[in-house]
Amino acid sequence: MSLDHAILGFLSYGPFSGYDLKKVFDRSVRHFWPADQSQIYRTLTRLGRQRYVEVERIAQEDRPNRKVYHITDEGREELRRWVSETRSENAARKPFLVQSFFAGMLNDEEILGLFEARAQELRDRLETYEALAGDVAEGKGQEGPPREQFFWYLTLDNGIWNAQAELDWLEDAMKRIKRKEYEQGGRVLPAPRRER
Amino acid sequence: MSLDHAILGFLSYGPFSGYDLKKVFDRSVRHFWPADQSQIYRTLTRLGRQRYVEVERIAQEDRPNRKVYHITDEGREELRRWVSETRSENAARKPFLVQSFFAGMLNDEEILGLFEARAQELRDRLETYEALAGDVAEGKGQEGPPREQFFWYLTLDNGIWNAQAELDWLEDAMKRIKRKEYEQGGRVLPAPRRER
DNA sequence: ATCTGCTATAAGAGCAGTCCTATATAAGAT
DNA sequence: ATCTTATATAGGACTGCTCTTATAGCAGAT
Repeated sequence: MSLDHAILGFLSYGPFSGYDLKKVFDRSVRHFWPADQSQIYRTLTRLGRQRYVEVERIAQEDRPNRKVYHITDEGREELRRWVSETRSENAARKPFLVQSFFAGMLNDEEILGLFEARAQELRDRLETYEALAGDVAEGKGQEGPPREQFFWYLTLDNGIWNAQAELDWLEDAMKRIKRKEYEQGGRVLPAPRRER
Repeated sequence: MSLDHAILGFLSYGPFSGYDLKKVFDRSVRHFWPADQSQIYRTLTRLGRQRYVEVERIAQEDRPNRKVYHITDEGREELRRWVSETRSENAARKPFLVQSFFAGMLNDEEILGLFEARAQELRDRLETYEALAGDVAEGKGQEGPPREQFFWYLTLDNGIWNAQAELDWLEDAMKRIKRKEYEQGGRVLPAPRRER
């Protein structure tokens, strides 16, 4: 389970409370692993039962008391095992493609509306990602050892490449619909490769 | 729910049994919506309760009896409503990116091993997709009206573009790891656009 | 003769994730 | 004064999906 190991991963950097973890998730891995608050707490409890984490109770006077979680040696072992293990991914579910698959029943304007809305979402997402990337280039938000940082930003990079590919596909599709290529039926061409 | 509407989508082409639907799913939308056999049967039962489908019982002598499902007018309406509706997608969960995010704890050979294994999976997938695309180019597997076909193959096209982007990212990442760029920390560059 | 594979349906158990709600305190805004 | 936001934890109900198992008959292979 990725959530368990993502939590262990963050705890390997230092102790966190459930509340802290939620914030850390939202600032770092949200675009490929969103985490529900109540699920984080439940998972922490389970990780405790599995002896992968230990709880430190911290009394506070001005705010509610905190439960700060520390990773154990077993936790570190389990994390390393999981991270180093090759696993094949099962197909990601994409409702938009289900919609596209059956889009033939709609008229061209309806389809172009759907596609354009999705393209706009992707352009916005790309802008957000590239703003984050810009911060990196300017040396902002630089905490942690360079090696760790490199891999953190590699995942951001992945988000950018994927969003760009999806956007390119959408724009290509819209162009083909406007040309009424559907009159000739299916036609698939290999995607052009690109390198940096 | 996409499964419900994917089933309604196929039933809008003609009547199918649960068994048939499972095969149709595996041959067409599997790469963006895998469907479990028992879930298909359950969903058909629910769609029946919702009056979106009707059951026709067909007795067979050589094989077990079949229950063939037909879409109703309400079902068609609901399908059209769902397909034409804009919805924003929540982030896709990608365990491989969680792994990549915490990959800094591994050594370079381990990481390159993980990345290469994933790259090989993607190359295999691309080969499968492009074989399907080749069949289309040669006029094989051409059933259904050209407009419907166009959108079916558009989703295959999406699979190709996305797999290619993921592969390009992986190969770029492996190159950067071999150059030991992680010594300088994070660095993110915009993905090059491409058009056909 | 037995085994595997195909056709055909469906329930049971369980898990990951979502949404909603509850509890409690304090700072700051309207 | 009241509302909102932030800090902090956690249970209940539900949904979608997966995995396993059960039933049942027939075809073809070993």
